[in-house]
Amino acid sequence: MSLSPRRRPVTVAEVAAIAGVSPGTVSKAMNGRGQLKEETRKRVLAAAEQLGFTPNLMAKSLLSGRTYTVGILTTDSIGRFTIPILTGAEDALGAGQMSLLLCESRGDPIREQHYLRILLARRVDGIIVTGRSSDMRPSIGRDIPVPVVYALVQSEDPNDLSILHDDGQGAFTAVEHLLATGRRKIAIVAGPIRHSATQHRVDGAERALSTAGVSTALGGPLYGEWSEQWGREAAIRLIKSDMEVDGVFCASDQIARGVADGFRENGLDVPRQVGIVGVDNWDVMAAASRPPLTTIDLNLAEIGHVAATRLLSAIDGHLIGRGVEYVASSLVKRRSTEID
Amino acid sequence: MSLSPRRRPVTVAEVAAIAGVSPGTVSKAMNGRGQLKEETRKRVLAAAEQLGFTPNLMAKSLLSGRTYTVGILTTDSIGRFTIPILTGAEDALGAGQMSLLLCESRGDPIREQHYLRILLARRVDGIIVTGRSSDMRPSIGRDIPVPVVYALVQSEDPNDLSILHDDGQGAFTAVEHLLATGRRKIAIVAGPIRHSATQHRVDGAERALSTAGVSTALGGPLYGEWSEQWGREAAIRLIKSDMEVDGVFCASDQIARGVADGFRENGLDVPRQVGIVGVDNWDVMAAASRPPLTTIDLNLAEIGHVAATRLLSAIDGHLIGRGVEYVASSLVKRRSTEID
DNA sequence: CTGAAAGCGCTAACAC
DNA sequence: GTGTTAGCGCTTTCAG
Repeated sequence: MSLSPRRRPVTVAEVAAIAGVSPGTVSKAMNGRGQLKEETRKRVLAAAEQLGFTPNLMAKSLLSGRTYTVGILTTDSIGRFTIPILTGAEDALGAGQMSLLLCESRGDPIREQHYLRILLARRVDGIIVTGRSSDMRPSIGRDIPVPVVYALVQSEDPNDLSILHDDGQGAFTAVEHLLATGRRKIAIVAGPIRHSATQHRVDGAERALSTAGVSTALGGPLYGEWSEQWGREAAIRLIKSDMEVDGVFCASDQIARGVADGFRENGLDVPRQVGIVGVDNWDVMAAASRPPLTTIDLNLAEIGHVAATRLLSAIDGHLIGRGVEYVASSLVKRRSTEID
Repeated sequence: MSLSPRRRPVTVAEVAAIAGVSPGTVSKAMNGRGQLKEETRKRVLAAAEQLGFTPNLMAKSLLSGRTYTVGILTTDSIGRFTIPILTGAEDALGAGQMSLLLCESRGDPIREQHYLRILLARRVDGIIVTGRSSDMRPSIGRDIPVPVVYALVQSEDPNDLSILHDDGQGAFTAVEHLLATGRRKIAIVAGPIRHSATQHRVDGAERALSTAGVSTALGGPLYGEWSEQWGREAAIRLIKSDMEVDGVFCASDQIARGVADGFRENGLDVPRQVGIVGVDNWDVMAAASRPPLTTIDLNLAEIGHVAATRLLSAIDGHLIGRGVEYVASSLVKRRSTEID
């Protein structure tokens, strides 16, 4: 606990003294290298145990040139999107005994540069750059001395490797599902038109519609914001249009929840009269919605996992790809599209 | 970027060679120590710049015995509650040039023990233990060789220092506000009875009521779950009770949002007929609710900040407290209690 | 099978 | 002012 006097950590030399051997022998015993008499090994391990010896990884690193540490540089504050990435990465790296050094630059390029220097000074074996938006971001540099992988954010430099979710495929899958449940008058309620995520989702949705030979209800997507408020407004516009829409693809779960509320509060039955699909599989939205939302899961943890795996591969000296590698999104079915 | 051959990092020796001086001189020039001719210093710095020299922090640490690294041991997966803690801690530590080593044990004691060993092997200067629940948790041990502070979780060992939000005070403040806006028939809609957070919040709320000389509507709290669903159910029970409740303290924003929905959908006007206060100030709930929720902010970032500050102090050799240090929660006013 | 010595990259103390 | 030396804790030859 915090009040005991800080002890100087135990060293190999001390263990060696107790065990009556040399430091080199202690090293061999601890790491199972070399040829040691079983009895000696036992004696060393006992001494180590007794003293509570924990080998100093700094010293090891100095020798080996590897720190078994990966830097996480997150541009935006750590939020709902970056957590699963972290978890996925931790998962992939933890197996390889790597530790995570976390740096949050808050979108400030100066801070980011500062953190980058620190990570390099700490001799991390590699770096994962992540953040909230899937919009492009500048590369952290082309002559970083260690491998770098971008996760959830895309580097502007095509020589970098970025692991992203596939917005187009996700939206396509969502609309495919609406079609499969028999809907034909399908509307698209999107986010802000300037976001690239919006565009990719709209494209994917329209591709699915045209593949099925139907056209977008109302002649095109409704653009708005990433909010429930906008979803409710959109629902009312859909009702007022008298188009008898029977399916809605929403570009986020927040929008979808708003649409569901808007419909229900105006007497439309979801899913009987209208089916709704969202995007994100954000539990507090999707599961708490009335009815619970069918939605697209971006598989963020998988993105983190893939990013970390690619990074490990690069650290091990293998060539890794460049450009964008997509992780498929998947459909999660809940009541908002159920047919009986 | 990831495809360039990994270069061996530049060392002081190489800089020294280029600058035509000795390694010791390079060290002095880089750290501004000792007496150096201005011209020499310039020359060294230029050489360092030219080679892209970044001093190896491992080597420095080996010498100084300090790593300028703090371990974060989070018991539960990193979530909504732990993020602000991290941010707050990063904030306090970043100023002191400390880096964060993140370990997520997922509540698995074996994993936690494993991570603890790794952190100690990496010779972190201190450890912050955090997690999701404010329920007690076992101490990570009484003879850890570095300072430890618990944030948001409480150690069972009273010798440890735990930084917690003050549930009682928060609830007290919430009910005080309901009273201040003229409500007198105030109900309490709580979470699961077995959670200590529930108990503290109920206690605080009832203390505020009895201080004002009024009694809890319905004779006591309604216990349920941390969900909107439960909030809606509770609202209906309140309406059916015919008690004409005019204020509700909800133990979470999710519950509060459910209560608000339940009232609105049954023709009760919030805040005109009933005022509602939640707890958490969780934006997606509090701001998206209809009406937006007045709520108690637990000031989680502040908790992280305080924890990190105490840890730094301990690392610097100062004595720090033991037991529990509370961080006050604060009232955030929104429409759900507004009076005109 | 085990010990002695050198060295990873850096800095602090002491020479010159 | 600047160079030299020793050593942080560990591993790895290479002798013995």
